[in-house]
Amino acid sequence: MDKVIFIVGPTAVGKTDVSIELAKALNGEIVSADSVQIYKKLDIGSAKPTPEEMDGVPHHLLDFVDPEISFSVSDYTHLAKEAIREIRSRGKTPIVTGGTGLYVNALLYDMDFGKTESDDEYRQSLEKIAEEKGKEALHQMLEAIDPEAAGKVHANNLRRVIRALEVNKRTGKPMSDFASDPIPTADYETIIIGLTRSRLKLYGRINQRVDIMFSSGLLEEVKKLKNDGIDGSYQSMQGIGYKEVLDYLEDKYDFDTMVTVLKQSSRRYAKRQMTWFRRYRDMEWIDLDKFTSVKDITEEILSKIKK
RNA sequence: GCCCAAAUAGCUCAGUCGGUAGAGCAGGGGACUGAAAAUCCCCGUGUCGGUGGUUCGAUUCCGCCUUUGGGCA
Repeated sequence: MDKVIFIVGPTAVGKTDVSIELAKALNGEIVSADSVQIYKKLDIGSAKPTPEEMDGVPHHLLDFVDPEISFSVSDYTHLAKEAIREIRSRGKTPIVTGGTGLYVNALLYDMDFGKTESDDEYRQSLEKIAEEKGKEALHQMLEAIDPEAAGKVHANNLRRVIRALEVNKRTGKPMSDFASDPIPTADYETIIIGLTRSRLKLYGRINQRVDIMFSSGLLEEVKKLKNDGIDGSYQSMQGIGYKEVLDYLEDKYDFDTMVTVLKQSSRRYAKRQMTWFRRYRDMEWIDLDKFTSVKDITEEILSKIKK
């Protein structure tokens, strides 16, 4: 198989099992596309596959960043493309698996991130302006220098407005110069498999998985991170499961409420992921509700790949 | 068995001095280029419990029935 295979889908749909089984069948290696599983020590809450689950299949871009480090799509793109190149050079098949849409996009398309690193100081100064003069004021600043970007971003979306201003400051060019229509990458051919299930089934799996996370020690995992000084101000702690447990540890609500909120956050995340993936034109969707075993699903994927 | 109250969106409830109804939550849809598990935008028709009556017209008033809650035996 000389194409790069993508296995995408919402959280808890069953990507891990399927991708590992597929990797075995194709003599492939997995490239994770998950913005939280990149972090070390965030194991249970991120639903990172265990060594037993990996069953000897090599995984890349997983469990390699310290929790106090900020990590960006750009970082991811460079490392993941390098991993793909390296896997292919050994004659193996890269299987990109994950639910982080932007990361998947970065490997599917040649995206120009403009070589503009984040500028925390500038971001903070802009946040201050927004606080004092309102979000509209910031949006108007953007309108003045990059009307096209301003037209695309809602004034309430502070984060995006700030980023657009930041790009402009660092490069002297408007954001809209970089954010052109994405073109499929020239580095390799791709085949995209989307895993899905009925909402009811998916939500049932999500709720169940959260319960399992707690019985597996999620509370202890977060407590340990907190004791190591990793609090809510870190990017890694913004992951679903981490921020909620952190709030609970700070007595923002009781345990049961926290679990309810956490399940809900996960469900909403899954919904957003579906929105993202639905827009891929040449996606082969597979409804996992129709299969009873991972073996059958793998067979189905193999038959689609051969076509 | 008798008395009282309630019955309206998936849930909790508001409301209509009679002209077929609206909040919160849940849920749904969408956007997405260096924080993306982030950030942001949009979306409320439902036999107003059933059935008769009064009325031009009933979810609204009246009777009966059903269910639920409370009280008295």
